[in-house]
Amino acid sequence: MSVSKNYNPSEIEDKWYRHWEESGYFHSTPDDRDAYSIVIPPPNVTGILHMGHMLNNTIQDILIRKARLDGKNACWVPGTDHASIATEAKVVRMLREKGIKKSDLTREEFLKHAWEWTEEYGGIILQQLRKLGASCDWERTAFTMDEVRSKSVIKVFVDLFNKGKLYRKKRIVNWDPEAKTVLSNEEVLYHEEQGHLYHVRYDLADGSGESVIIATTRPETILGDTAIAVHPKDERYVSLVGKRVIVPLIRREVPIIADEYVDREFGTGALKITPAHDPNDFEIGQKHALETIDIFHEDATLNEDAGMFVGMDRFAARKAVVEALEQAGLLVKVEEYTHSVGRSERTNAVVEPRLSLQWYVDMKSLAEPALKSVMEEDIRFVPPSYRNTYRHWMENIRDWCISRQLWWGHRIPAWYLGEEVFVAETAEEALRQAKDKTGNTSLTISDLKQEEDVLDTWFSSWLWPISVFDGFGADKTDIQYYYPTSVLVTGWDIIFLWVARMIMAGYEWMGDKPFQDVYFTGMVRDKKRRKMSKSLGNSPDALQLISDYGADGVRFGMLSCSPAGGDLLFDEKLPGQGRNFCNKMWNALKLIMMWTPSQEPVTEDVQAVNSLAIGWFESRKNEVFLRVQQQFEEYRLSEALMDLYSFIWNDFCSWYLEMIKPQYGTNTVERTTYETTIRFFEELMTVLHPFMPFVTEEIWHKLRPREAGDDCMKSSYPVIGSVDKTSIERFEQIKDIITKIRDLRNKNGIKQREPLALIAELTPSAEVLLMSRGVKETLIKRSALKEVTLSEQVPSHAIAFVSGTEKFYLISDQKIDTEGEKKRLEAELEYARGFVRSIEKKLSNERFVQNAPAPVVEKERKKLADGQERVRILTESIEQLNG
RNA sequence: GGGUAAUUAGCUCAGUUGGUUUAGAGCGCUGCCUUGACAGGGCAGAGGUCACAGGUUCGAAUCCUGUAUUACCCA
Repeated sequence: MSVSKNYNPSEIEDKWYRHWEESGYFHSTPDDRDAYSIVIPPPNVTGILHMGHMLNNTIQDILIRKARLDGKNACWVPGTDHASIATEAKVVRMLREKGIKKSDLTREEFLKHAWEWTEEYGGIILQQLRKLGASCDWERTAFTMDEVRSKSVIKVFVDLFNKGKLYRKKRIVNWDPEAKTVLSNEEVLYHEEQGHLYHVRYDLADGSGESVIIATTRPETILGDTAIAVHPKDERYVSLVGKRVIVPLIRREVPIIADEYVDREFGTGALKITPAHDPNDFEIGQKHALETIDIFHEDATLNEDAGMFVGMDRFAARKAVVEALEQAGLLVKVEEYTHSVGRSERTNAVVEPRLSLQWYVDMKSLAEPALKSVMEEDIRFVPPSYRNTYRHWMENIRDWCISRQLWWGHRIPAWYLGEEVFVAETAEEALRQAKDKTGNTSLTISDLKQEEDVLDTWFSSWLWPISVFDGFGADKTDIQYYYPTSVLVTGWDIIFLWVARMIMAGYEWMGDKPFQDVYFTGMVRDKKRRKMSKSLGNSPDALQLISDYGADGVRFGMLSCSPAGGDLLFDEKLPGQGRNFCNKMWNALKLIMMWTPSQEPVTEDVQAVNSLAIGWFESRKNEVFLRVQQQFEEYRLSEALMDLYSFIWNDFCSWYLEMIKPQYGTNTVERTTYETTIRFFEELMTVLHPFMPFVTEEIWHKLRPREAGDDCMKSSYPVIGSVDKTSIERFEQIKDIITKIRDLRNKNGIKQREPLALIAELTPSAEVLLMSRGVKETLIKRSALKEVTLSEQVPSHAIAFVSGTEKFYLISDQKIDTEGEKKRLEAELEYARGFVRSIEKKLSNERFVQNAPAPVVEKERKKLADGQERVRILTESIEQLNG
């Protein structure tokens, strides 16, 4: 078998993905194993893969692959979201480019275009997820507007209506004048923007010549003013309350009212009231029975009720009004002013508060069990700090406006007959209700008028964990097996939009939580901490990254520094590190593949080193695997990956393989050692597989001949054996000695390969160490030593050093830099003395000795003894150096 | 205005019910190493009074209070 010089992901990744998919490894059907299920946060159907998706889906894939290796029946359901407003906005834009206006199309014609568009671009993102290695059960791919999901939505709407949890009401809503639809609070993004604060004079109607000056950022809404409000305790204005002023330009007479809501500090302390165009003004208007004058069309151009500038856009009207005020001499002053402006998440249009009739869900009763389950940790949030955020929102929950004035979405199943509304799954059923209600049996469907509005996208998403398993259908096999799902992986930014609502839906219709755990991912940002965005151009092309660094490299990069809930500062160095890691493992594979296992007996020296290496590595491996296991339980995935990275790179490649590597010029390795090494490598590949599925599968197959179906992806997670602490500690000391010898060679200008002799001061503990099987031989092999001996004699012409509490001498023919050595030893001595002092201080404190637990005191005593021993050795060495 | 979290090495972050020899990792940095699996590499090294001020404790990066700064969420 020939092996390329470097690891080459592009050839390998497609091959294995195809193999896995064709072998049906991704598909799951209920059986007698434990289920482990995840539902994907459905990306927008017309979306393309970006960095956030890669992070999010890598994490899901890691969890699902790990569950598979653990022997669970793992099922990851993929799908897409119809993304009502986002998709409709895209389709409108696309049609406009073709010269077609939405307003010229019928609902049916528009939907035909939208479906065509969806079929053309829909699902691209699902193909891109395959490139990342996502092991989704593609046979279960769902879409929020396919038949099963649509039926679920309709059923739920009808059910809510029948339970009395739906209502229609006229309120001030967030209006997107570009998409011409209502938006939920969560779909409005607020940013500080530079604007102006206009001070405008309102003259009193009594002709007294008195006036009130108000400050406003939106002078165009003056045309809809129906009052002026001041604080009841504001002495400046108290005498004016009850009088009337003349609204500028349109010269309408309106009252001056008093209300505690008014902030005396803001502007002039007097507030103009426009009930139709501000939520607070609306409240005040209700309270004081003010007239409500809506001055805008649905696209935010002025209507006839404005009285002037009719047909003009609101921003043009603002200019026109300001000019007119100035000419009329009513504009007192204009200030620069920074204030918070809400824009539509999808169209970026400035949101207009608007009075309109919409459908709402009464959330109070839904929220109750959903809040409880999270607070009682029946659903576990990772990280847990999001529980507080969640609680705050749930305790102050507001009713959910679910109607949207769009066409792309689930049309609300409500039919009107005059003032009566009938909610039913079908028009026929609505008709039957209408007949019952009216007693008029001659009614036909054409007498009923179906609601024009569609439902908020999230009204289908909140059912996702239920609807993907057809939980509202007749066949309950899947839902009973896979529900509740094991974990939800999603960004914290949609905790209210989506997570909270799924929990509510879960309890309402399944009587149970939708998922056991919620893992919140952070945002992917650039290294300057800016959000990745198209407009900033700081977001790398996801697919380009995969082709540059390999999917494994990118996955490593996404995971290596992204704790749950924490932001990931993306830098191209990260996938580069992942790619290098693949290459490192690839080269380890190459090394092993050069070897031939040998039956011939090997020398005792070689055997001793091998045996030490295997014993240590076995224990160390168990230690690391155990920790990785715990890290999975706590969702500390970055840490698990980094531990494996360092274990494979340092322990396996730098120490283990270097120890058992045959001497230069030979390539035979004792058979048992060879086979054990293959087994070690195999286990490493299985444990690393969830993180880096492709490279591990490739190496798995190169390690030994495999029968069909013997794939890394389908292998079993290794059984974790016992950890021999002594073996690990002893090896740590060996490493310390070897490292110190290398350092001393560096410092004294002695070549790393020049053979030297090592003498250890004869003490009982040194004897135990050096007489242990393989220790001497390992030191000789890894430090290029001639020999290692124990002696009571202090050699002349030697470099002394301490490891633990043992004293060593390195014998060199070369001249020793005495001054340099002295400095080094003195620095070390000073450190050791400082150390001893700090422990002495602790132990001389009687209260410590009395109060601290015995093992802690014992440990301190040992530390002190060791430290004192080191001080002794170092002092002695310096004296020897002084001759 | 209300809330939540954060502040540890040049950068990004770990640090698990307070005790792991005087705090760890990755990247970056410095020096040495190149026909031997790997320069996408090897070996070694430097670098931190854990934001600040108090307190609790035998003992604090870890717990408490306050201050400062930052980020995010809600209004």
